[in-house]
Order: sequence, then C-alpha cells, then structure tokens
Amino acid sequence: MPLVREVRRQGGLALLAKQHGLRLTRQRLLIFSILESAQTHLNAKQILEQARKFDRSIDQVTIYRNLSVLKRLGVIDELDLLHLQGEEHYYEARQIREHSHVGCLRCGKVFEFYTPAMKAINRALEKECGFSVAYARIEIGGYCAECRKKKDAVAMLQKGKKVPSLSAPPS
Amino acid sequence: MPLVREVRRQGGLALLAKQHGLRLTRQRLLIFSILESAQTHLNAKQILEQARKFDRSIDQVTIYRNLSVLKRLGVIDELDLLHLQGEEHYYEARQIREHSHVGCLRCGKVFEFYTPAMKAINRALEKECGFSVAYARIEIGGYCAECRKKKDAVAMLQKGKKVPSLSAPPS
DNA sequence: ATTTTAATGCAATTGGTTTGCAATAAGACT
DNA sequence: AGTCTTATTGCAAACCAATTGCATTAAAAT
Repeated sequence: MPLVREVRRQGGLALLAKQHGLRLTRQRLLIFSILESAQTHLNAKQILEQARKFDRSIDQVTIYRNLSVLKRLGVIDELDLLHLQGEEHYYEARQIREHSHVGCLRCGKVFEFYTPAMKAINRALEKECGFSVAYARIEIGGYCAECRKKKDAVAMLQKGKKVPSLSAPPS
Repeated sequence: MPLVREVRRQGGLALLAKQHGLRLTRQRLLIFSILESAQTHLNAKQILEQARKFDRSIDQVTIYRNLSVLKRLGVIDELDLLHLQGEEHYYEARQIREHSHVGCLRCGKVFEFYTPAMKAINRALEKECGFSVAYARIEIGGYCAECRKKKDAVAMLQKGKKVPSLSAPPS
C-alpha cells in the first residue's frame, strides 16, 4: 500500500492525528491525503468519490466521522459557500493565509479572495474585545465583473421595461 | 386581527413584498413582523414557535416558503453561525450596517461585532476584481476574554500535566 | 360579486448527516 | 511474533431540517 507510506512520510494531518492519540488507519490516511492535496473545497460526497478510487469498500460514515475529528482538531473548515453550490457542507484544510469565498449571485461562480483588511478585523477584535481569533470565515455574495457587464447590456436593451418579478425562483 | 393592520402601516418587508407583487396574507405578515422585531438571529423552528402564539394553525412549510421568498428578495440573511448553536440555519433581517458573528469555541457564546475594516474588504473587491458586494457574511471563531482568563488559570494549576486528548468530543 | 391564481396546510418525501452495533484492526504490552 | 485492549470501521437504520405534490383557501384584480 504505497499511499500509506507516502502519507506517513509527509506528516501533516497524520502527524497531528498521531500526536492526539488517534489511530492511523488506512481509511483515515486516505482521507487525510485527499484533503491535503485538494486544490479547492470539497463536499463529503466528493471526498467519498475520490476515496473510493483507492478503496472501494470505504463508507461515507467513515468520511463524516473523520471530518468530524478534523473539525475538532481545528485543522479543517466547514463551509456552506452561501448555498450557492447546493445545500451540503464543504470542507477545506485550514490555510495559513486566511481568505474569503466570494460568490456571484447571478452565475454562481465561487472564487477565493484575500486582502489585508481581513487581518485588520482580527486585530480589532483582539484590541476592542480581548477576543482571540482562531479562524475567520468570510463569505461574500454579490455580482462579478462579467455579470455586471451583461446586466448593463440587458438593461440598455430593455430600457423602460418593468423589472421582472421576484415571485418565481430564478431559472 | 390588530396585528395585520399594524404591519400594513409600518411598511418595511410588507411594503417591499407588495412592490414585488406578492400577496399580503395573514401568515406572511405575521412572519414578517416576527423577523422585523427580532432582536437576534432566529432559526425556522423559533420563528414557527413565535408565529404559533398568534396563529395556532400556521405550518412550518409556510415559514420555510416565506424565508425562501425573503432570501430571494435579498432582505434576510441565512446563517449557520459556525454550527456553534446547532446544525440548523438562522435568519436575520439584513442590517444597514454590516457586522460579523463572533463565536467562542469554548463557551459557545455568539455576539455581533463591527469594525470599519469590514467595509474595506468590499472596497478591495470592487477595486481589484470589479466585484460588486451585495452582502458579506463574516463568521469568526476563537476564544473570548473570559474563557482566555479561565484557561490561563487552569493552565497555571495544571502546569506540567499533559494536554487532554481530542479523540473524544468535548463534554 | 366573480374570477384568477398565489399562498396555505397537510402528508409524504428528500437528502445530508448521525447513530447503534457487531466485526475488524491499530497500537501497546508482553 | 502473540495477545490484549479498544478505537475505528462498515452496514443498516434512524434522524431531522428542508422540500415537494396536491387539494383547498383566500388575496386582489376585474
């Protein structure tokens, strides 16, 4: 099982788990490696799918239980991404540099964004409230540059027409 | 039904709903008034409980459907408060001044916080990405001043003892 | 008053997540 | 290596917030 050896070597989540007295099972190491190599946030289903490629017998409860452990260890974040991509939760390994998830309410695209002002919030909390920030989740909804252009174009064409009703869900 | 008259007068959500061609039913007006007078974020169950005090026959689907409408209108926010108070979603009327929800990972207390740096994030997004922010959700986890004090006191007493395992959920 | 159809209530369903429990296997200790 | 302890797993069933189908009710336009 080459995968196991690899994970053991690289440390990271596995090392941390070991330090907390958790057993390094084949399934657990697999889940850890998936999270560590993920380029983006994943939901439980996606993690399960990836895991099954290496271990066809792994069950979704194992995914959930390990995500739960990692949440407790404070090394992954659980996100809902403003429900722009569905109702499930998404998970990502906690980054060194904090960032926000920005989602377009029109096209549903979600991207990550960082600006120093994010750190300023933590400093303000520390200073004003004596609150020590462990992690911050910033999720922003709005309209991306592309959609704004399109919207302007449409507005130009429809000048004078009434605004569409909001009583029906957007298609 | 004095409540209905009152809501009609005060405008707010009811006025907005009318402008979008929605019918002002007794149940809808009741839900609106609960949200408008809420001092804090509520979940669907809490809204239902409050609503039943005035209308014993109101159903939870009516709550959910109206929350859904209000989300679409963009006048309420749907939050999960870092799951510190349960897995359900919480709702609050969108505030003029944006703010964050700050939760203590030790005692579970959640409070609201504002600092100008929050506006700075929006400006940065606009400037750097051409992204127009409709709303921002900032949810922060960490340790409040009180818990930090307690923790220090405990650490003082337990100096030299090993760190408790994280393999079991916190009591 | 009549008509249209949005909104409601009830029941049933969905879908993500959790729990109970017997079987398995990690890690500790000979 | 062998044995023991118990954390962890897989399977099935349960859970529960949220959604959907449908007949009924009632807002509001005529």
